[in-house]
Amino acid sequence: MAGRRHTPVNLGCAEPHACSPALRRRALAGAPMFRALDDAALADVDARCTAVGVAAGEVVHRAGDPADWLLVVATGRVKLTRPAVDGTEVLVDLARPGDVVGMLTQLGESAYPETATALTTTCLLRFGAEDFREVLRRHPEVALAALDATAARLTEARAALRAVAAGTSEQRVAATLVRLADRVGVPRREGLLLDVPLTRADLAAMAGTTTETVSRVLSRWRADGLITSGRAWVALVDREAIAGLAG
Amino acid sequence: MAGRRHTPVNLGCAEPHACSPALRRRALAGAPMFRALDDAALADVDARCTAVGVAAGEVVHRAGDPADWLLVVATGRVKLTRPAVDGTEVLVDLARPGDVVGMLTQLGESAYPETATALTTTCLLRFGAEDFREVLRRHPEVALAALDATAARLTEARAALRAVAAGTSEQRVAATLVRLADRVGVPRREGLLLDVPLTRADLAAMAGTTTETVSRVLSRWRADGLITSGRAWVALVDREAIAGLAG
DNA sequence: CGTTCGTTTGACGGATATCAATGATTGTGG
DNA sequence: CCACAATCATTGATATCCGTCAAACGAACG
Repeated sequence: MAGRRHTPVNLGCAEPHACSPALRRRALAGAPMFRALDDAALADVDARCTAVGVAAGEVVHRAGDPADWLLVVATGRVKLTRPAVDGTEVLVDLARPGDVVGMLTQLGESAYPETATALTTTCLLRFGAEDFREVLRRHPEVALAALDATAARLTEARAALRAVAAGTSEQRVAATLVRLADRVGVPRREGLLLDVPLTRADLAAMAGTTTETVSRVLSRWRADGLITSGRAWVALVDREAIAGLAG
Repeated sequence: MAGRRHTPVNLGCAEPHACSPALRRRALAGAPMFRALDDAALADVDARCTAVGVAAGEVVHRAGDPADWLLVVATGRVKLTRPAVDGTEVLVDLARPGDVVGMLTQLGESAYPETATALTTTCLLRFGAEDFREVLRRHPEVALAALDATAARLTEARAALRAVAAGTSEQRVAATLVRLADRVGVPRREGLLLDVPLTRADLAAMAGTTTETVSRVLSRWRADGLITSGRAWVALVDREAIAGLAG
């Protein structure tokens, strides 16, 4: 339909590499959690983490693995999934730069509850369990910011819960797209682009429906001019209309 | 069926009343968030909150109300719901003693995202926005514990998300009951009792289905001896079987 | 004892999951 | 640069789960 050759979604550079020290500092300074820190404190935090580069599609850790590390996304996108009954994976959250991946609870004792997979070329800052606790202890502002961030994601998760639990499949897909747009949407020629390479199957897993149903709904909306879409990307042309369909 | 006259669920005392000072202190000391505090610190926290009694069925606050207060459940059960498209309310979480209700994020600036309703006679400890921030600042251990608690609830919310997004309605109901049992289940003669007065409509709202479907599923399981149930209560006789149905 | 609220059961139709096949896009190896 | 394979998307046909409407029943409460 759109004779576009490449996905408009930003996939990052071709090959993964460890983030440069400069990028690390920029990522730290930019993360909401560490925003309140001055240069000296940032250096202290910086010294306690290591940077890890991950290629698109690569698994960071699997549900059930011992939760040895806490990760902060520096660049890229990471999806968090949980294995469902039939072996399929349900997408329960999406992490952007600044977001925390991995456990904050009883770090080091238990297992990761979710599988984390890089959707794009991604750089992660990795903290050991005790190192991160030490950061929280030495820099109470970070603990407050982390609490705010976690509470915000809890609120988002509940919003997702509401969206998935109610209405027709069309309404659920609509709600899912709007939530994604609010989180990772960037304005582009083709509309409000969801800057994440999500397949129809991923969207279906988020909306609690099937690949085919998602495809049908998107086809209808595309025909009506509400969206544009392609292989592993969607852009909202008329966000308000979609939001209206969601409720 | 069960010739029982009263619900086995603990509904609390008949009429609401402000918690006694002794109860307040016990509630504070028992809450995971404040467990690390010594007596002096507890007294400091105690001085910053007021106790509020709420009757069963009464609304604590509605979604959209200005989020002026943060509440900690001392005794009782509170359900958090979000209004859905058609006016129905979707149950997104259940708060037990020690749990936080209300916003931790940008406290005082924005509106409550959920409606909080007491399911039983409930006592809440109410903090003003700035008072609670001050507690977090003066007692960093509380901030760490609050972070842990919030992260744990985030994990639970994601588990709920996975459960609601996948499988048949029977599987979703099964998963919902098991999650509830893990959270508020108490062993009784009639089985592992869900110690919360939830109607079929509440369960349906959690499982993403309808009252009638929940009723049908429960009837079948009751006939098979997997559960016992009555007006606004359910007990799992064979938890493992139900868990097996969920996956 | 009547009213209200919650639950149960039935019948029915439509939304949607499932099965199946084709078409489009991307990346790979010749 | 082209052809191939692999992955993803689309579309159709069909069966069925389950949401909707409707009615009756039981429990709790004043």
